[in-house]
Amino acid sequence: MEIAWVFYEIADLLEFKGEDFFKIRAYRRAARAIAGLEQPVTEMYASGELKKVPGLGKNITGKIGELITTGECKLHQELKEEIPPSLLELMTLPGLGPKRVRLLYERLGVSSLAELEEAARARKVRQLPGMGSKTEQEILRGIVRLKNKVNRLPLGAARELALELSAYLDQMAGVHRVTVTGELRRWSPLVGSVDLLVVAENAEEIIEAFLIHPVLGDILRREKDRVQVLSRWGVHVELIVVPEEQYWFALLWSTGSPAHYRRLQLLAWKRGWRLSRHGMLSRACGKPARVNSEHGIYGLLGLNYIVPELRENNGEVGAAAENKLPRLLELADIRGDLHVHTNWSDGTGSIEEMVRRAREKGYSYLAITDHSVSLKIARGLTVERLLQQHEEIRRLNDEMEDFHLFTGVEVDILADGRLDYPDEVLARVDVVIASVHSGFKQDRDAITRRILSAIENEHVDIIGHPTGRLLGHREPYAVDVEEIIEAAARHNKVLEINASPDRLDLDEFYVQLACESGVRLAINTDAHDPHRLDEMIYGVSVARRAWLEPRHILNALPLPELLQVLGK
DNA sequence: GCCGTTTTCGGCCCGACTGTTTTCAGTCG
Repeated sequence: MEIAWVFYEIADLLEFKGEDFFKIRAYRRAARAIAGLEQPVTEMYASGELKKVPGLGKNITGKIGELITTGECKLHQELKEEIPPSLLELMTLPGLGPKRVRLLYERLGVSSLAELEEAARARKVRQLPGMGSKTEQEILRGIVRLKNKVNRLPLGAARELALELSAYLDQMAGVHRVTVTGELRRWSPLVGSVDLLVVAENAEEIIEAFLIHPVLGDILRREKDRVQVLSRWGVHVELIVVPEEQYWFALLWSTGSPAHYRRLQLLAWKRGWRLSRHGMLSRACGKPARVNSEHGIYGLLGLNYIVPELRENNGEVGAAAENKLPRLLELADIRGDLHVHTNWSDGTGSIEEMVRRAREKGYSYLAITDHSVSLKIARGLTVERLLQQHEEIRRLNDEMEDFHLFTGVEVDILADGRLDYPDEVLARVDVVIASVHSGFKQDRDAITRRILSAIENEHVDIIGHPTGRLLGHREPYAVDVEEIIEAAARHNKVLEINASPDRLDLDEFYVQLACESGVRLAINTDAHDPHRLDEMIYGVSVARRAWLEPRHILNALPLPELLQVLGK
């Protein structure tokens, strides 16, 4: 992961320098290829297999070797010396790319967000060629947005941070058990605090050793058995250290949500207990309750066990008391993936590689849904290429007895609401996903009408990533989701839960609304390489947080029933 | 930078939008 990141940064730095477009793209492709590798990059380098990976040529393989053996790469070092890395942050602001950041740097000496803000407020930006008052305002708005983003990380990134920290804790002497709790255990889509619970006797020593970790910074709060720190990414990290006998109570408390926990405390009180993170004591005699699982605590409170994803005080406590919790969807219920890309368009894996991974996961079907012709940047398929791909898919399908490969397409909903292929082409495709990839700034009416017309097309099966949000990066487009849900219900269309941890789109609120309106949902990874088929778990977590059961999910259906629903 | 049954050079990457212009550069997906 770290190595891929070096190449991403090289690409950004080269872009800033105004280097050749194709060279920059080659570095980005290489970074993506490395991030998507099946095996650790060091192993593949050692075995010489790395050269076979498309996108990794002689030059970049050499640099990977350099990084593995020396931990550094000369080009990367040189670029960082030449260009202040803080400039890269400026390029994340909307409306600012390499050219303009360079201009700001050279003409105004701006190299950080604070300096840029100062220059914009002093109305110096509008004096530069090609920039006016609107650009200046846009920059200021972007800076405000960035400041307001109160340091929450998308679930996927937060999980990586938690894994790194828990591995670090795990190898410490005296640590018996490490558990990731809090928002991560509840699978919140955006995480403000990474919470870790450790069982050990020597709390203060553990905390001392923990604080040395390089991603941790300022201490926000410190107690004997507990510390809260700021991480390098601005997200909070909290560590609690407890003795073995307090573990289950600390786990319950630390997992939250705070509102759910308060409900439990109230219930405990009514039943004669006093519940805290240290334990549960009888109010009558002070005797502590003994449990050996969270189930035990819920049991003592007269409740069915409530999984972390439901602990948001949305009626789960009442349902648990009345034995009415849903039989929640589980990852194992998923039988296939209906939205993936291959190297026919902008994916990196071949159809065969995607199939192999899907079969390894125990799936019984997969739909290949590459981009349509208008999405040039993603090498969208012409009708000819699409039909060629269909032949390839049929050929592969004939070779497999216990697995079904669907033809498919992710067809663009064009700016005027038309679809990117004529109806007679769509009619020949098994799984048609319609998605918006352009005109994000259209007003609510226009963009809603566009999606509605896609829903009304008889050949469309699924609406892909219905709101277009990128967690922490891009707001949803202005679409009226309620109207989309109603239309989907009327026309018997499926809405997607895009499982990519960068998207998680639809979000859990609308998923619940869709479900209650009788709309079926499909959980798809939108994987662009075989590796990312593994991200299904994130989509499943959205469905679980929305109380969904297997029967609500299109790709939890066995193949014969799915074929029936798709009218095949 | 990478790639190759058009193979060691010359392709690979495109159109819309915006704000700034007076004919277009820069950004974005």
